[in-house]
Amino acid sequence: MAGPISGRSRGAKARGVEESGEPVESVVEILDCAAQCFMEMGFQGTSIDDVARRLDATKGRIYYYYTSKANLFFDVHREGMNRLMVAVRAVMTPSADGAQTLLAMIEAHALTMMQNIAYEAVVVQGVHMHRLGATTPEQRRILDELMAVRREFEALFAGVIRQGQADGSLRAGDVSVCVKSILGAVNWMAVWYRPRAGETVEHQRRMARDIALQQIHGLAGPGAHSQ
Amino acid sequence: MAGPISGRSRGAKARGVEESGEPVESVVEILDCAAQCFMEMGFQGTSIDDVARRLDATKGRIYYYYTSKANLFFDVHREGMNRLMVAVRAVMTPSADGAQTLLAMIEAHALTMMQNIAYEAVVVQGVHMHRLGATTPEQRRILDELMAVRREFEALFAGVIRQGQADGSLRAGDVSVCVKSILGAVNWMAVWYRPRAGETVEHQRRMARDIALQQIHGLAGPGAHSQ
DNA sequence: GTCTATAGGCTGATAGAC
DNA sequence: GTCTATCAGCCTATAGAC
Repeated sequence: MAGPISGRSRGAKARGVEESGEPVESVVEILDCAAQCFMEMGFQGTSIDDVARRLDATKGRIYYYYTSKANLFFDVHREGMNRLMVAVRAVMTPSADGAQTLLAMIEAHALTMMQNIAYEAVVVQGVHMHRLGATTPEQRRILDELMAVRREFEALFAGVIRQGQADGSLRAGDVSVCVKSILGAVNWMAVWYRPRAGETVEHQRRMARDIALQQIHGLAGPGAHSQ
Repeated sequence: MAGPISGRSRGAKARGVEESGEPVESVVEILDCAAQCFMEMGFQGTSIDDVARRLDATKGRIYYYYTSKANLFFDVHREGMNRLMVAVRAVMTPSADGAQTLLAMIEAHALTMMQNIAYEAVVVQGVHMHRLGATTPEQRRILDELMAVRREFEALFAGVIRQGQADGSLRAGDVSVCVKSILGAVNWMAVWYRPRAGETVEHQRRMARDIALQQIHGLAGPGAHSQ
């Protein structure tokens, strides 16, 4: 489930990861606190001391597992991206037509955003930062790797849209712009969505479905009689 | 066209603004360079020296017109927001039905994004930063003022959607989520859109129309035969 | 108006005790 | 493993020359 840790490079293996590949609890705690901080204050607005304070610790702890703030950010990003990938891939059923599959994918994307808002807010920030050149060559390498996964993710949507255009369930148009608009509508949740106290999973599912339906059928869709 | 300058508070009137209310050229230059820097590196990632370097000047020039980096950011934000407001209000014709008006508004919004990408990228960042508490009380006041304009902007869309639901041209649903999805799709352009060399206005108009049509009619809209 | 010089604060990262 | 102490660099903002 968890990917590699991009922290330490010295030593035989990256610290903070067991033989099984599962990260140790300390690392999960750090990632959770970092995700929260990055969501609330942004990458540049968050200091390592901020993350440490939320951990009830000092930065010594964090620097034992991560060589830099950037690598910590990248690990949160990677985890958020993985969760999105898993959720969206799980609902891709080859038997359905393009429109049906796309609806399910958008729904899964939106639901994952809501249930992992801190991690996904970091993913959205990371996509933003992509243009902002990462400083060191090492960081550039990691960011490139993350962006490759991002492109893979977007390609899933593009592929299904092309399939839908071929089977006639989706209308023709510039696939690239279609994908960006849909993902934009969902990614924007990172800005406005925060779970309300006592919010149920049913409520989240309903909202995810509403968002997906709107993207597939439009605001003037079935049920309206537009001129 | 230009709003007040949120920079200096000392002196009889804000510097950098003529009696007519038009900002002087120096201020426009500063705003343009600042908008570019903020777009490329973010608010926190941009130093005043960065803006000065782009101006071919030193920061003394900037601090003559603005008391702080935050106030500079706010002025760029205000200008971007004004341009959006003007463009969207201009296409709101009471005679049309809700769906038609909404289509025109989204189109105008998207086109304004493309033609003012640096300023609008700052607006998008500002909405993002809204949660991030501004530090000083003075900055909090300005940010609150900008967010009030933002809410007014979103209310324009919400009002037209309600109108469309009443006249039957738009289907029922949670208006708030509808608005956020639509604006998210368009705002996301701040992340991915950059003008290509030799891009014509016709090309921009076509793209704006495509985006608007997709939001109104959906991807499985007229022309597709979804199950 | 614009520049140079600099004060003062914050932060990323490291060294070394425990 | 985690902490304390600290350094070095950067950045905002100001003071004062021109």
